[in-house]
Amino acid sequence: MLGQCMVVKTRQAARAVTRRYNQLLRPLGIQTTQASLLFAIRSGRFDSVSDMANTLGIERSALTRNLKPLRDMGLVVSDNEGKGRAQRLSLTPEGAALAVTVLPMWVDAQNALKAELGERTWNMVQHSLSIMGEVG
Amino acid sequence: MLGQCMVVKTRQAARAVTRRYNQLLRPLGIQTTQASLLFAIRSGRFDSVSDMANTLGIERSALTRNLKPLRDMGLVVSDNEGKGRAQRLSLTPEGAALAVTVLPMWVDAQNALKAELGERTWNMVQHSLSIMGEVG
DNA sequence: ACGGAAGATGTGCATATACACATGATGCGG
DNA sequence: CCGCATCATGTGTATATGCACATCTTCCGT
Repeated sequence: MLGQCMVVKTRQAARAVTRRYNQLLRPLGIQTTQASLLFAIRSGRFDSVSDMANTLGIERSALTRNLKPLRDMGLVVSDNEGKGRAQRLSLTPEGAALAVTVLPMWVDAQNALKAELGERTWNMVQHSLSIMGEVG
Repeated sequence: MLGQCMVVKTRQAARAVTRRYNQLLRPLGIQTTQASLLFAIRSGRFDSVSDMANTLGIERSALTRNLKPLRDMGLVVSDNEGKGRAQRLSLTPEGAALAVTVLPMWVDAQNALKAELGERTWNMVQHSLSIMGEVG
């Protein structure tokens, strides 16, 4: 019965995949979740943390706290130039440099997994995850 | 690029599904993750926390800590009757009763989601998640 | 100009997850 | 009997997540 529970299965999958990727990125001293935030900021240039949170499907206050380690490491900064209390997020030169360093390893990880699963399965899984990311 | 990252997507899916189910279970004062542990203990009668952790794909020490709230609530107990330091886990009468109460709501949640997705999609997603749960 | 709605944050509290390191219990080979 | 490998746990530290509540900024309607 548990074997069919979507919560159990999605969380189990998230743990497994996260562990796998984190192991690969370990030499770089950064976690996958953190790396994904770097890339998100690099690509998106969000106008506010809330904006970024909505886009990524992360609870706002969780994202605020997730950004703290990156700020402490000097990889991410924000300014209050926008409206109200909005924070415009951007990478520091160090953050941008780290993103560039991480990128190839990340691509390798993705390719390794894709090769392991096969193109068809990969696409099916991607599609499935897209659907489940929207059920909220 | 982030839109294809398996880590980002699996975590996003896990967050979305967890939020959805937690909302439904909220009136019962228990979280989905906790409920799943109750059911696991009820079904499995594991010989040790490690055994249970391996079965569920949860890191052992994480599971130890996840069990603490359940112990504090008086839903789960363990004895040291087994070998070594092994803990045999079991539900208290209160834990068993809560499991029985939660069960129909959980079934409803699953059915609602299945109806929303459709049988074909549901099966595809289940299959995909099974695959991703094994990539560790 | 005032007051309240809207949007953006921060923070307290609780759970969930993982890795590294230390400790306790068992049993076997010498 | 001793030492060591093995298995099961506990704990320290850090991140990740979510909800509820409080605060700050802007702007709009009267």
